[in-house]
Amino acid sequence: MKLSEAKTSADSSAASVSDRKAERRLAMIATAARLFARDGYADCEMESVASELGVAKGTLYLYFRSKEELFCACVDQGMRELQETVQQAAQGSIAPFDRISAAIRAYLLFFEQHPEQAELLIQERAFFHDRPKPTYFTYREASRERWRVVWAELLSGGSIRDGLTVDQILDFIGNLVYGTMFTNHFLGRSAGEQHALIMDIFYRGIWSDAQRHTGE
Amino acid sequence: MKLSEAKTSADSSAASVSDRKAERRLAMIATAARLFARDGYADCEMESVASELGVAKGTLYLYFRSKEELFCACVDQGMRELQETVQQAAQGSIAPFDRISAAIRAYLLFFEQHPEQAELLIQERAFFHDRPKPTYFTYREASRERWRVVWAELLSGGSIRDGLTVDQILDFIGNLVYGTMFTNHFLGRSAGEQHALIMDIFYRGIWSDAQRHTGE
DNA sequence: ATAAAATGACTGACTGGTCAGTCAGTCACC
DNA sequence: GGTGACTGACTGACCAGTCAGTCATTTTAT
Repeated sequence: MKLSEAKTSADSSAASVSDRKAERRLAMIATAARLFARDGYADCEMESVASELGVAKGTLYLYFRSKEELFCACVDQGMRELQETVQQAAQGSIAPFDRISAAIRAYLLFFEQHPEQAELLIQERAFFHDRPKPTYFTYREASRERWRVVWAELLSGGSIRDGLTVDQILDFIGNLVYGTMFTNHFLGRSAGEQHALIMDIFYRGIWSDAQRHTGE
Repeated sequence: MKLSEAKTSADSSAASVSDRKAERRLAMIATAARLFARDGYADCEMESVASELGVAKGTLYLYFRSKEELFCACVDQGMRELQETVQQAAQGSIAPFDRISAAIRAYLLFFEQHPEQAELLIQERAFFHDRPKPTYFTYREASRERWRVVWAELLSGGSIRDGLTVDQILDFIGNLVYGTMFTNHFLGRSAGEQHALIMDIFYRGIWSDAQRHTGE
């Protein structure tokens, strides 16, 4: 849908001016995210984004100060959607292990359905690597607090073996899904079957019972 | 060391012309890798690389066709060194589990000691993402064959529990160390203590014995 | 009801700075 | 005086960001 049409249709509704602006902003972000991911930050011209939207380049600068700001808005929007998706998936279950499993599944599926978001995370680091911390990790740490209580419950309930701390577990699973997500993205793999395997090894390890007794 | 000095010292030895060329090529790659990682591919000017080496820009073009080729040489050289480092670490042990543990430790330490290599992997994807597959994954798949036999041995020896295939295990551990490496890199974490934890959860899982019996 | 004026969203040709890559020229050494 | 490694000023392409101008819509005046 062209922005110009969006404007016309919005006119007929009772949407306020600021609503319409926010709506257009989102449309710009969605298109820009796709093109940034497809062409890369450097090769994606503002002119292209504008023409894809059916507006002139100057219009983009009425909504975003600079190319960089537009890009950051794309990353931020993507991470917010990821967070929401994962949180909603987790809320579908009560049992802690089910919540965890659902969240990880939702995480992997999100990037499978929005591969451009994986690409944007790479682009961000590549072009703005003077920043203290990638946006992804800011969001990861924010959600950490929420998950800490879930794991603490499992730990105190005796479901987790001795010698492991909540932070160690959070680091492990965080790194695992992060690596899995990127590998899936680069090699075009699907997250579906993988998910069960990941949880299986994460919960039970790879050792046989015989090896467990020799190993410790 | 300036290239010009390298040349003089090489002259006094019995090094052939092609040896000297290869040596200078490596010096260029080392410097370029550092600057590409520090400034990013786009912001790293050929002029800077040249002046850091104490040569003129034109000289770089006597050794590399283009900026892109120089960059690729950096990535390739880095991956070759990674492979060699990991392989050598693995050769220090005989027992399969020890070899695996040593290899993973060496892998994480390599990127800790050569953070520019992690950065180059990101830059590669960001700037040349039309390529079919990142160099990293080409090397990862090449080394996969070597590790497959190690795991097959463990599997047939009864050390691994039923229901897991070699490929599943290779994927899991590959994704885990990949994610851990990048997280360490971005958050400035050290691989030392982590290594033991990773292997522990990978081998034994997080479940307590009580949970293992309920869960299956 | 009609015209005139004000508004502000949108446009797109243009500018200024950037930098990869070139090549005619230099120079050290044989 | 021949060779070839090295130089660095120069060029041409590129593109983010600008801003004077256009036009549709709303407001005010008559």
